[in-house]
Amino acid sequence: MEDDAAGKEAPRAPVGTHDVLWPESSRWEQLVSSFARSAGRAGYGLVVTPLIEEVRLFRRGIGEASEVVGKEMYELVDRGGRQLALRPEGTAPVARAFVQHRPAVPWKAWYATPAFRYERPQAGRYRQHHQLGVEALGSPDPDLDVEVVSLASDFCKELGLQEIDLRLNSMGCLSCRPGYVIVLAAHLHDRRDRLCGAHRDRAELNPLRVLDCKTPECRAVSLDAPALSEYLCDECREHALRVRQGLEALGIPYAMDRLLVRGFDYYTRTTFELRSRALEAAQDAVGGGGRYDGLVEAIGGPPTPAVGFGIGIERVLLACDAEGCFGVSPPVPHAFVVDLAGGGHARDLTAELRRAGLRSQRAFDGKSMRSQLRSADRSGAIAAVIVGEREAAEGTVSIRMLDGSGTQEEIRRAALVGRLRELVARASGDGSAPGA
RNA sequence: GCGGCCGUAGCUCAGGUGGUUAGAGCGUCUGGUUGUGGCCCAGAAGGUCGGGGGUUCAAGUCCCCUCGGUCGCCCCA
Repeated sequence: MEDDAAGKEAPRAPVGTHDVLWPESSRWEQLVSSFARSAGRAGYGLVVTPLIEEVRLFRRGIGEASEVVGKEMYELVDRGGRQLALRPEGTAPVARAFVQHRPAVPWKAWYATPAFRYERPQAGRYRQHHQLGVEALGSPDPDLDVEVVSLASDFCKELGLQEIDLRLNSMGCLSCRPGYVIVLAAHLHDRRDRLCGAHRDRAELNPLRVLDCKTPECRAVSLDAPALSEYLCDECREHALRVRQGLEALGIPYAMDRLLVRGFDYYTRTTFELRSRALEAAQDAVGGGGRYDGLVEAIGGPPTPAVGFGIGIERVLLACDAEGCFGVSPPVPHAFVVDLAGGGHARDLTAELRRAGLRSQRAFDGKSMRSQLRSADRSGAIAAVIVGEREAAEGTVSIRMLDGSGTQEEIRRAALVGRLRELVARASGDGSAPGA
């Protein structure tokens, strides 16, 4: 559509993107701060990396053959001719930052960031979605895998999610996986006529992907395929065992899933996924991650073992909705100032209350008292602070409780902050005075 | 990239087989109370029925195209 035709239409958020307005946004706020606390307790520090990266970072890191890199990246050329991409995921940029700055290992970082993929949106899948994640670089210790998995699992539990399945698998390493892939490819080749249409021709290209296919045809073939676990080298076998022992020691329930093959090339050894049984939608994975011992080297850094995970904010909130947990009631104002004497009092009093640490609001545009009180009521404020002509003349304010009791008192204006703190503490029932 | 379903007020939706000024609930605003919210009552504002074309005396309603939304496939958080 041309600009002048489209110009009559109001602009809207691009396909697959969404605005998050209050009060839904306050859930986001709390989700992120809750995640920050969890990660912070475990010694992970916030890392903020650019939304744009050189395209080759993702090509080399995630893998040229992956869907995400091949078809779904938002790529752009800037005015200087640089080939850039909006990040399709969170791990590669963190690995890039590690290579660039070489912090002391183990380097443990968490992030909250949007990620972009050009795909058709559907329930739980967007072109811009948001992830919370952690990455721990510099140690091959299986206990680090356990730490990362438990962080993800405990976080879901903290939100109140009950219906989460933790699925676990090992992808082997660069020394043992290729051998398995050959065996798998042979298995699939012999049964290629039984695969689903999409994979019949592509099985040779990336045999592991077939294991992930959910069609009944592919599943049948996959289920009697040789298991990767049977082909692991001694080191990978030992690593997987120690991870399982660690999870059991921490009482974290999990299920081995030998068909769990994640979509990025960089995964080695541990891979895991958190799925919600409560989600009806096709997109039931709320988070996933694993070990990626080869990634840092692949993007030009020193050989560096690492492990991490990402959780999709939108999906985890969908899961919370489905389970009816993690409801958040946004903070209500402590006081709503009603000004019948010109508006200057509302201006001054809201500022004074806010400086004292109290949440205060007011109406604008010189509305009637009825209208201002209605707004006060709808704001959920604990009390209305009323300044009419009389209060203005006498240097007082009237405080009307909005709890339905109709109680109202008139006090000296200088006593307002102190009195409001008392009333708010009483109304909150916890004896704590805000802003004190 | 492909397929199903759906676009009527700010929101959620009614509007048999085409028929005069397109409706409701909620929300918003005003009033019933010369300075008192919620409940109630009265009233108002708000729509080129997504857009374009076609059929017809007549289209929100039927047909085509297009845009958008949504769900699914692929893939992923």
